[in-house]
Amino acid sequence: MNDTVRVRIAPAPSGSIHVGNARSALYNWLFARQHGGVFVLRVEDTDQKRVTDEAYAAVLEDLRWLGLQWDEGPGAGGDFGPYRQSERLGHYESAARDLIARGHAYPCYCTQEELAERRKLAQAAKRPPGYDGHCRSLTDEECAAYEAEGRAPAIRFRVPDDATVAFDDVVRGTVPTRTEQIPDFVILRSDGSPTYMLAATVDDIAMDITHIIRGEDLLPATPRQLLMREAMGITEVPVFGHLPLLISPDGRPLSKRWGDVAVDAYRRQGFLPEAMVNYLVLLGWSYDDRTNVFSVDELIEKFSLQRVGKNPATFDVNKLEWLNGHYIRSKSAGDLAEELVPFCVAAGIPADTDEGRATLRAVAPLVVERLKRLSEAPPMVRFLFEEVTPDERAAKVLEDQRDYLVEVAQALERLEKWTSVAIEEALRALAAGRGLKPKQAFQPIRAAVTGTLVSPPLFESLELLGKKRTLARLSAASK
RNA sequence: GGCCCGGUAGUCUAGUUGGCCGAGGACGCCGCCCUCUCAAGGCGGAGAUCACGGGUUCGAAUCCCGUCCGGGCUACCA
Repeated sequence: MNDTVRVRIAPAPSGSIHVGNARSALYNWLFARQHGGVFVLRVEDTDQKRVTDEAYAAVLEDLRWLGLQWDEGPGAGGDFGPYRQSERLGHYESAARDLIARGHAYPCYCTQEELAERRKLAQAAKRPPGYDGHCRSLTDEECAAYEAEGRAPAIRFRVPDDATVAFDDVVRGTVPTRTEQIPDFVILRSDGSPTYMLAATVDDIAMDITHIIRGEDLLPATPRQLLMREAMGITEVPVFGHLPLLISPDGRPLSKRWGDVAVDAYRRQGFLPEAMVNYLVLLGWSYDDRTNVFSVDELIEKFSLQRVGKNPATFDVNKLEWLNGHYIRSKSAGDLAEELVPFCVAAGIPADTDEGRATLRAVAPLVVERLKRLSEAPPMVRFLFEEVTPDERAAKVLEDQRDYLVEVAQALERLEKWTSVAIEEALRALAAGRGLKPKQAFQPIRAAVTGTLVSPPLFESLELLGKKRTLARLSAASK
């Protein structure tokens, strides 16, 4: 082990990543960047029957979108590859063989049915439900007999009796475990494939991982992996840090029953990666008693595992939305327009043209402070792209406004300069002449021109729409 | 059942060598200001018996014990 920090994120490629895994990835990435270390992406696809190319691509895409570029892994190269476990099967087999040879592992011929049956019995008798050591000391003859029956063995790790495994966790302190608590566990399935326990241990050693930062659900896996390292003769031990779990607003584990758990879903709803990163980092970590907004550079500088809390955090979209609004507002008109293109297209607005982009660039300053999610933009800008039909509330406001709208049209018709300033001047003068309050004067115009009662600022909107289209809509609404 | 972890306002949290905390910040919520709608912005407000019960102490969110609640693991899932 050298002194370069090497961390890894090891997702199972079962589709767009879970926000909890995204947070783990983020913490690892920040830690690596902060220490000038290496961030490794390792794909754990050993047992995934459902793994598909699309699901695999989705994982990579999510990480890229979040800006968590990996230094080693699929597509990035590295000296410790390959980085997909399905391509490393030989390593696990030989590691298992080696453990057997040295007496640290043994074949277990129990079928899953037998195991389940005995587990049920044990639980009924209030005994621990873990593996009972049935095949722990079979003779060669007994093994041969099972083989003759056609049974294929799984390989189990022989957990030492009467010992304590302890490690220092950066977030939880010292965690001791008695080996009685750890039943002999399977490291190689009967079909020859490795379990997570073996694969992760072998790869963390082979890839020279120095810090393992992962979810608290894997806390109990740590003493097992430590035991295996020891059995393999590895004396160096990585630093561990187990992060508190993320839960949903109902207090249950974060799951689809409650809402969106996949990064991809938030992306499609119009959340910016900057907001997602900022929000995720706050779920379980804080810098001080007042700072909430952090740029990525600030996070790289200020993040620390020591300040990660121990209590589970609820994923609450409110704060995510607030941060998203903040980051949207920080965008330039050009950048925001570009971000809005796909959302407009998805809403059926043909913004994916030079002209469309130009229009979006022009309205961007008008909508920028009104958005919490990019997906909220299409309804606000639609009137610039297509003819409008007043919605219910707008239609109501337009009742009995024919004469007024005709006057408005006449006033605007006379304008020589079609600027928001000139428009405002003319409309205010008209309102004053008629003794109308601003709201009374402008809402009917808004309704006629945008088809809705909520829109970007009126005068600027009219300027963008252009004189011709504005007059046409006023005329249409006064018929 | 066993082992381990957690419990500060609706939410994220500050607080960890006990006193500066009759508990600070942020989101959300309510009100006011600004105002052409909606936002943004500014100002102000409500909201926490620091899970509960004991104890130690001149003094506890912070230390000790117990209880309750929630969670993780206990798989040939990861």
